Amino acid sequence: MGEFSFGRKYRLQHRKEFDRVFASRVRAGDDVLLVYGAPNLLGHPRLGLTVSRKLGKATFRNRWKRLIREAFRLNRRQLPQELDLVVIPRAGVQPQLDRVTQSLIQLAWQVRRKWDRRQRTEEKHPGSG
RNA sequence: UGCGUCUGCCGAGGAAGGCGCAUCCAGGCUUGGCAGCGAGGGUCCUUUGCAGAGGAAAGUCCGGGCUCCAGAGGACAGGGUGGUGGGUAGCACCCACCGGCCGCGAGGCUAGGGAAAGUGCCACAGAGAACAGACCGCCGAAGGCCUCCGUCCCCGCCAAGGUCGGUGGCCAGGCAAGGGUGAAACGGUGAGGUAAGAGCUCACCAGCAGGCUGGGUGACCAGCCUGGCUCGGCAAACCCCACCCGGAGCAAGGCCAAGCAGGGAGGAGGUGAAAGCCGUGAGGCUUUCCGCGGGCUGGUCCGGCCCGACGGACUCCCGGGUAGGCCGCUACCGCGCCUCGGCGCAAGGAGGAGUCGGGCAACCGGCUCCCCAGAGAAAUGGCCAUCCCCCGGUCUUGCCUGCCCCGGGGACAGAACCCGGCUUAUCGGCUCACUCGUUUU
RNA sequence: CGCGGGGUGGAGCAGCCAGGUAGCUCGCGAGGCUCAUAACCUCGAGGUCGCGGGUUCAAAUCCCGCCCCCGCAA
Repeated sequence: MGEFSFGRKYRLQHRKEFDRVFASRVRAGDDVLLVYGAPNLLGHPRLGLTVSRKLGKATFRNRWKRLIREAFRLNRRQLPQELDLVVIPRAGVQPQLDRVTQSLIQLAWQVRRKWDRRQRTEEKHPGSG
């Protein structure tokens, strides 16, 4: 039953969790979304949202959040596991579910690959971390 | 039938299904590691049943509740409101009425007290702008000068001079009716009057002030009499008058857990009174009162409170810790029962629905029924499939209507302590009353 | 969520409280000076005073309502 669920364990809820993801400086973006990411040890991804007031009024911002959550919920199995994501929508774009889904999956995997490369270079040069 | 004015109201696409969110309750698991505690939190599974955004939730423009500021008291300052009467917990809101302005009209707008308490301002233009003024203009009677004519005096006649009368010009001077300026120029019409004129005088009208009568709770309205003839506008300028207002705000405020480290600077004294104790004594000490001084009271003062010599009330500066949770928070509370955690009853509120009564209305009162989001990186959205509603297109045809099919659309907008209003944004529909015009009968 | 401050030529500001003329510096354009450029001198253009109402004869200014920008904190 839990394949499409979106309980609290799949969300970032505290400032410390957000700060950890932003502090890693690992991100990927296209013209729809900007995604920050950092690996976790939980065995599943987690989602956090940052929607600026510059995007629009409250109803418009809520629509963005709901669509991004829906894209995350319906495609959780296709995302990299063990990754915390913070998703920021771009200004001036009309939110659409298929575009958000496509961007989210692509950008999450880009973040995942950047972390893999960083891990390999740290294994080759263990003193530079 | 067209152009308009206006009253009241409804919905916020609907129905049902799935995924998912999410509130309450019960149980299990867990809390970076180790041992213990667990304010509380997180998560999972199952079950139960019930709720789950708005008319503006918005802007934060007013008014309250609630909480804290020392128990919030008086005066001043400051701020707000501004026709009258009513409604209300209260308001800058609502209703009714009055006055003014606009509109042919139905109607609309209206911060609408006081300018004969005081101060100030009224640019430019214009002659003159506040108890004003004389540019053009009108007059120039009485007064002065000049020109010309007539008359009379002097005289034989003329001239000159003088007297009286007249024509014309200039001046002193008079006037404010007309022109022109301006947003605004000390009333309008007519007659008398005069050198020309003028409320200078009179009649009527308009306006002002005072008084009386009648109507209305009142703002005010109607009528009559008297007066002086005139006395501008701006108080959303200061101000005066009447009424109202202490300040901050749920990030208020209370509590729990965890954690830390403090340091520096400034900072006020009388020997006045009483009592007690010590001392042979000069005197010393303690308490209380008085006086003085310092400080706090989030504008000031009074009032109130705290403190006053090796210890300090209070103020300022530097530095350190926390950024978690609970209550407030939405039905607690009260009463009863009991296994002390719940259950039942009842209550609650400027609450909603219905109904009856009062009132022109806003609104009020009685009765019956209902219990209505409580999240906390923030929930109702989104997606999938079906039907109905709205708009456009297409298909047989010149037009209309209906069906099928295709396409598109359903606005403004998201609770964050809670109410009452206002303002602003915005989709669709229903409805009451009425004006002006056109056509027909 | 609550509370403050501001919007004036291209840029940064004055003027607003006590209403009648929108001003200053830099920049821009033309001319002069110079062999030339800069500097300097002279002249000039450029402003719906955020928007809409109201008060007033008259509003950047006073009053009301909206829009936008910036700041503060338990």
